[in-house]
Amino acid sequence: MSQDIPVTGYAILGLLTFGDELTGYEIKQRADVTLRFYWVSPAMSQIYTELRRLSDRGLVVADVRRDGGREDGREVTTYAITDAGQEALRAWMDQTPAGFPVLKHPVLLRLLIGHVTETEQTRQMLHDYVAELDQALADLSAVRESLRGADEPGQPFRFPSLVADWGLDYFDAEKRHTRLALASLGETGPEGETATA
Amino acid sequence: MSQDIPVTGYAILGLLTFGDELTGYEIKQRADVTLRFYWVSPAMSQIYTELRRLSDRGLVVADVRRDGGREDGREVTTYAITDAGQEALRAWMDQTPAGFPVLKHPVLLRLLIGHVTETEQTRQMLHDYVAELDQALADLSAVRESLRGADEPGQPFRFPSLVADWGLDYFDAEKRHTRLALASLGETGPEGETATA
DNA sequence: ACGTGACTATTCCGATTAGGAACACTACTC
DNA sequence: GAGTAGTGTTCCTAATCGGAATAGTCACGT
Repeated sequence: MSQDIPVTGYAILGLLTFGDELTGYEIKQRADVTLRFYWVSPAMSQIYTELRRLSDRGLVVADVRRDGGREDGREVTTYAITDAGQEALRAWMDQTPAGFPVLKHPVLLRLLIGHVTETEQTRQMLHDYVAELDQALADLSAVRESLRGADEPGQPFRFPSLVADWGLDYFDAEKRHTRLALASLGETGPEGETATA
Repeated sequence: MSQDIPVTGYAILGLLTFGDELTGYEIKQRADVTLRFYWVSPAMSQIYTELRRLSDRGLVVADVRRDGGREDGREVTTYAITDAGQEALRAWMDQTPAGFPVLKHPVLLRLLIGHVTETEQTRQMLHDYVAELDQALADLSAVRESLRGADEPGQPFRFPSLVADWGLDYFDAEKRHTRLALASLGETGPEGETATA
């Protein structure tokens, strides 16, 4: 009866296990810097929908207060995980299979049908992808660095650090795959460019 | 005005560039063995929805005939890409950015919040994931093998082969990442197991 | 011939999810 | 004290999922 919570609901519950009470808005922000790399950045509407559901089931408590403590401020609602929420999350982890990752990879999709356009166009796409990967690597590296100092066994960011390292490796692997594909396409490089590291 | 076609629509269009006329059902089957690895396996309902849209825009032609050629058989509709469809696909490839991949990775999501359960539970999950990766590798290898003989430059399956090789590398990389995580979790392995290759 | 079950083919429907727009208040700047 | 950047929440529409429902075909044994 409590098993009809979507994965995104558990993801939000999980974000709340790292300590603080958060507003929906703050949850969205945290999701945007962490969850987005290996899950989704849920839409605002979805976060508030989930929070209502979780609240209805007693897995989180909503704390409504007035902004700045003043009587006339607007209402701000923060959410915290409850004991029941901890248990539900644990039960989900222990008793339901994780499931296989789903990848929506537009670069690979386009590479698949590379025969409908010029090879040069495909090469360009792959080069662009490498640039985006570099950006993602930079963003994720920043996250990884911010976890330093609390990433040892027993410390709060041990698991997030493992995940970040995994993600960094993943992006590196993607860069390799992209280079291999470029090589296979007889990469000559855009005009005058020399091979990059 | 023709730019409001979802990516899945172009994916279907792309499947139709490999030659034959296909029924919606056959498209679903092909998607299940190829697209699923790096895009989605669209629901049947979605495939038929897209085919209607593509047909309305003249990007595919529907060919209705009676099963087995007999007058009394059921109606079967096959679809083929049109010249306009080829052009639309090409325009999409050349003029719209591919976009960054989206990964829905339940294993990483759970690893992130590994602190809510026992480490042994997390290890188990990672072992299960390796087993699923092996299965995926086997499936994709079979696809890859089926492309042999037509995977040289200029041949029809050159690009699908590139994509399959990329996918195989990706799954290998995932296995490595999983092993690294296991090692970091102080992997002792399930009772009596020895390290695998 | 007659069921039975597996496969092919299509449609339909309810429930999620995506993705923003809209709204409203706060806080800082010029 | 007007403007604009940021915070916090709600609402709406379209897209998507996922499978049930429907239905004909085929191969099989009886």
